Amino acid sequence: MITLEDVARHAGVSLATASRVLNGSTRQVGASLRAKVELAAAQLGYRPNVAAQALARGAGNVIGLVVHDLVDPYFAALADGAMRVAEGRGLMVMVGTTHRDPEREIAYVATLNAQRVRAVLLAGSRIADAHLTRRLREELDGYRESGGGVACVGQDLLGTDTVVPGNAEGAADLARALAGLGHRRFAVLAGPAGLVTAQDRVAGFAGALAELGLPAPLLVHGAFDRDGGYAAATEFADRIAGWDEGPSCVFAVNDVMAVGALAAFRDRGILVPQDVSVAGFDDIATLRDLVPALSTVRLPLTAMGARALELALDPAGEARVERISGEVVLRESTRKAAPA
Amino acid sequence: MITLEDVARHAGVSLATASRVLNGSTRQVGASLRAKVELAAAQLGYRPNVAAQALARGAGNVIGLVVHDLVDPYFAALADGAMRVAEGRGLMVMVGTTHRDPEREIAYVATLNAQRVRAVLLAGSRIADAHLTRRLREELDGYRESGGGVACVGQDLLGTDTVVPGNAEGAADLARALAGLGHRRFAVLAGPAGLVTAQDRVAGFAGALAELGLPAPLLVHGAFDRDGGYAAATEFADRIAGWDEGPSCVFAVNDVMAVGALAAFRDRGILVPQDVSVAGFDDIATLRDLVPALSTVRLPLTAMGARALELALDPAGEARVERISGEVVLRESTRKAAPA
DNA sequence: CTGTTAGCGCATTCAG
DNA sequence: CTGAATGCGCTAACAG
Repeated sequence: MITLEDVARHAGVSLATASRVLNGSTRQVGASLRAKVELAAAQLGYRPNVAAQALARGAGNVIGLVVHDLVDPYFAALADGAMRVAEGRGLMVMVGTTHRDPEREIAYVATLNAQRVRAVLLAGSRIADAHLTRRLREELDGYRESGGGVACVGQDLLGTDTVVPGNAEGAADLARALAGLGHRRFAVLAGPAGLVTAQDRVAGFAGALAELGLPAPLLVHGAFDRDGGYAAATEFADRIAGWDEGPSCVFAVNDVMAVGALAAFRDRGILVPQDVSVAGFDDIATLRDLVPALSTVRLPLTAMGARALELALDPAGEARVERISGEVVLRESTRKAAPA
Repeated sequence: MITLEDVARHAGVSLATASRVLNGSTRQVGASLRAKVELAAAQLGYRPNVAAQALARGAGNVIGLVVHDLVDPYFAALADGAMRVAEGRGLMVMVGTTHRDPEREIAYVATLNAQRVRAVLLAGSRIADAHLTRRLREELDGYRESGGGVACVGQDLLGTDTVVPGNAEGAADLARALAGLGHRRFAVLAGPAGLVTAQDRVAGFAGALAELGLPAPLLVHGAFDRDGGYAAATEFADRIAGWDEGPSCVFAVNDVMAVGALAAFRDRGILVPQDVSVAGFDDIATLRDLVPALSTVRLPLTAMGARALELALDPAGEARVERISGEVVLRESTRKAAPA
C-alpha cells in the first residue's frame, strides 16, 4: 500500500508539496517539482486514500441511496436518475436495499450517517406507521444536524426535501379517462393496506369515481409486486364469478401489479381488453412492449430521482416539496365499454 | 459533529474504554462503565466515523460494484444477488454505472481503489479491445496488490476470479433445440460486433448449426438493448422481404433485444410464432409475462451475482473460474417449423 | 479490567 | 513557492 509520503520521498519533496500537486489544491507548485511528483506517483501507482482525505477534509464524496428493491424497475429508474447526477458531480453512490423492511431502512440511514455521506436519498413509499415514521425521522434529524442533506421520493412525511409524485391526482385523472371510455363499474387491485403510495392512488381513483357519481370500486388488496397483482387479479376473478354485472375495468395501482393481473387473466382465459380492461400506474419503460400495451399513468422516474438528489445536495433553509404530475396514457389494455 | 472523545468525556472514561464498548471489540469492559458509555453515546446521538475507523483499522466495510446499466434488468438481477451477500456480511455497496463506456469502467476501478473498498465486482461483458483490456487489467492488478479482492461476471479476460455464464454452450443448446423443432434457416440479431458476450452467443449458435449440417445463420448487428433488437429485427425484415425462403427462426442474443424484435415484428404485422419464431437469452424475470412467452436460455443471474461477490471476498491463491450453464426454456415464441 | 500513547494517510495552517 | 508541524476520529498495542 503506497502512500503520499512514499511519493513525496520518492520525488524528493515534502509531503505538503506532494499533496498540493496530487489533489488539485488552490496552491500552485513549481513546474519542475510538480513534474517530479507526478512522475513518482505514476511510477509507484499511487492512489489517494479517500478515507484519509475524508478524515482530514471533514467531508467525503459519497452519497447514500436507499431503495426498496433494485430489481423493481421503478426503483431502478429512480436510482439511475440519481446516479446520473451523482456522476455529474463526481460523487460515488452507496446503495442499500431494504427489501421493503422499514427496520432496514432505518438501519441504513444510521449506517450512511456513520459513513458521513454527503447526502442521503430515500426512495419509495412510506408506510402508514407513526412509530416507525418517527424513528426514521429522528434518525434523519440526527444526520441532518451533522450537516448531511436528505431528500425523499414519495411522500412528504419526514420533514425533508421531497419529490412527490401526484399519485392521487394521477389516479383521479386515470379514473376520469376510464370513465370517459364508458366504464362504470371498477375494481382496484389496491396493494398493501399500509403503503401510502398505494393508499393515495386508491383514494384518488375512488374519489374521482365518487365525483362522477359512479359506484365505489371493488377493492382487492395484495402485495405491491407482480405476484401480488397476479394473486389479487385471481381473487377478483373468483369473487365476481357469479355476478350478473361485474366491473368492466380493473386498475392495478402499479404497472408490475398490472403485469401480474394480465398474466392471471390470461391463465384463466379472460381476455383483455375484450372481457375486462386493465390499467396500471408508473409507465415502466421495460414494460412498454407488453401485449396488450398497458394503459397507465406516466411518471418521469429518472428525472424524479435526479431531481431528488439535486435537492438533497443543494442546501436550502426550508424543506422543499416538489410535486410531479403524472400523465394518463391510454393504450390497448383498456377499451370502450360496451354501452349498457 | 460529536466524536468518541465527546462520549468518553461525557461518560467519564478513557477514549479506549469508550471505543471498546462501542465497537464490539474482543476486550471486555466492566458492566458499570459499559453502561455509562452506552448511555452517553445514546444521549449524545453518537455515530462512529467510519472513515476514521477505516483509517485506523486499515480496512473498510464497503465493496464496489461496477455495472453497465442498472436499468437493464440483467444487471439489476446481478446487483441484487451481490447486494444480498454484502448485506449478509454487513458490508455496504458502492455502485458505479458505466453506461457501457469502457473508459468509465476503468475510472471506476481507480475510484473504488481510492476508496479502499474490500472488493470490487465487475459485472458485464468485456469488449474485444486488447488495449482497453490491458489498461483495465493493470488498474485491477494495482488494486489487488494493495490487498483488494476482485471478481468478474462475464469473461475470464482479466486474470481474476470469474463467474462465466455458458454463453456459447447455452446458445448451442438453444440452436439444437430450435433445430429439433424443425427450423433449418436462422437469423441472429447479433448485438454489437465487439461485445464478447454477444460474440460467444453468436459463435455457439452458429457452431451448433454447422455441426448439424445446417446453413450458417443470417447475422444482423445492432445495439445490445431493446432498441437495438427493434432496429435489427426491422433490418432483418427488410432484407428478407423478397426472398423465397427466409429464416423461420430468429435468435436475439439477449432477452431485451428479443423484446425489441417482438415489437418490431408486431409493428410490421409479422406474427410470432406463426410467421417467424423468436428466441432470446437470459430469461429475465421481469419479461416472463410477455406475450408470446419468450423461448430463451435461463441464467441464474441473482445466484451468479452472489457467487461472484463471494469469490471476490474470499481470497484464494489462484484465480478461480466458475462456469455457470444456462438451461434452454422453450415457450410460445418458438414453434415447430412447417415441414418443407 | 482500564487508561496512555502512538500512529493510520492526508490536508493545512504556519513559518521560511 | 516550499517545508515542517498539527490534527481529523479512531484503533491497537502497551502499560498499569
